Amino acid sequence: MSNSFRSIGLIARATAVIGNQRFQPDQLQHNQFIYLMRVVENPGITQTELAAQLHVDPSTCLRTVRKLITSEYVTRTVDDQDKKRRPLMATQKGQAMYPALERYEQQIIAAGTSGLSAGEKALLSELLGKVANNIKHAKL
Amino acid sequence: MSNSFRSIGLIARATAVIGNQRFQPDQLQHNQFIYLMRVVENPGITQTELAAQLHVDPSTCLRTVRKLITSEYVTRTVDDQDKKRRPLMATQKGQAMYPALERYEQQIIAAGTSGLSAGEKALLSELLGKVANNIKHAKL
DNA sequence: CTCCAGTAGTTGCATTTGCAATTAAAAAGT
DNA sequence: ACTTTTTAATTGCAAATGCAACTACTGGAG
Repeated sequence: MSNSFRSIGLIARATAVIGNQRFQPDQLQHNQFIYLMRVVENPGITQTELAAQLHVDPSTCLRTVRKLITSEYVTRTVDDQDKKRRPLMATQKGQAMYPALERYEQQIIAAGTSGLSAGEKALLSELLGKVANNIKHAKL
Repeated sequence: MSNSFRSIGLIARATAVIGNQRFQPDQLQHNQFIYLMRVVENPGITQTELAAQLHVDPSTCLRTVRKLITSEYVTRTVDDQDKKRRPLMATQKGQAMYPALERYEQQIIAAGTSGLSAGEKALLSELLGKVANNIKHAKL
């Protein structure tokens, strides 16, 4: 039990390295692929929502999104009802990238859960979801 | 299932933020507390081993250790058999810090696994250990 | 209508990080 | 014994990150 969060830390760091290497030729570095996936899946998401979803600093999120915009994977739109908001949309290029991102994610999942039964995989997913929720709202 | 690694990423980032805030008054920032824990637990560990254990870049590890040395939590020793190696040891100050680090870890675990049964906690730990091992040795 | 508080987005600055290259020592090969 | 390769540690450089502060907009209160 005492090693769960250590495993989590290691897994996160290791998968980040793998993902960044994988997508570097596509000009997606430093976890940009993670952001792009979220924008494709959540059309119209704002930066504040994205930062909260990923639990990253808003300024980091802004700069990463800015890079995705520069690389033409993402565009900012205007919310006519609220000039403050800048909903993010994936471009055609961004959407075309998504299947490769999805495949990568599946590969990571397959490699990481190799040797686990289907029941264990489902249970792991469920328990991690609970932990994520707990940690997201933790009062310490 | 498809959300396991996303949960892992979020948990890792969120706990890092919490830990860094917690230990900032002790001059332990940017995950330094994680490194210190490992050095206390593994007297004589080398930087290369530490970097591998944590799956961080060797230069990042070196610089973080350097900071722990400056803060007098860690010292470098000499390996008389191999001049290349610089085994790391926790100082008295570092060892005195360890109980607080442990308590923090227990608090995070308690908060994160709140609502899980004892069996689920044990299972989560076991499964995450397997995933960590898989990912650490992944060939993609 | 004006003012204030809250929210979304953004910037400045110092520090950290990761990749690639380098240095030093040990191990392996000839 | 000497040379080459491997391993551990380290450095240089460019880019990313996080905290704190700031700007702009919206909604609510007076």
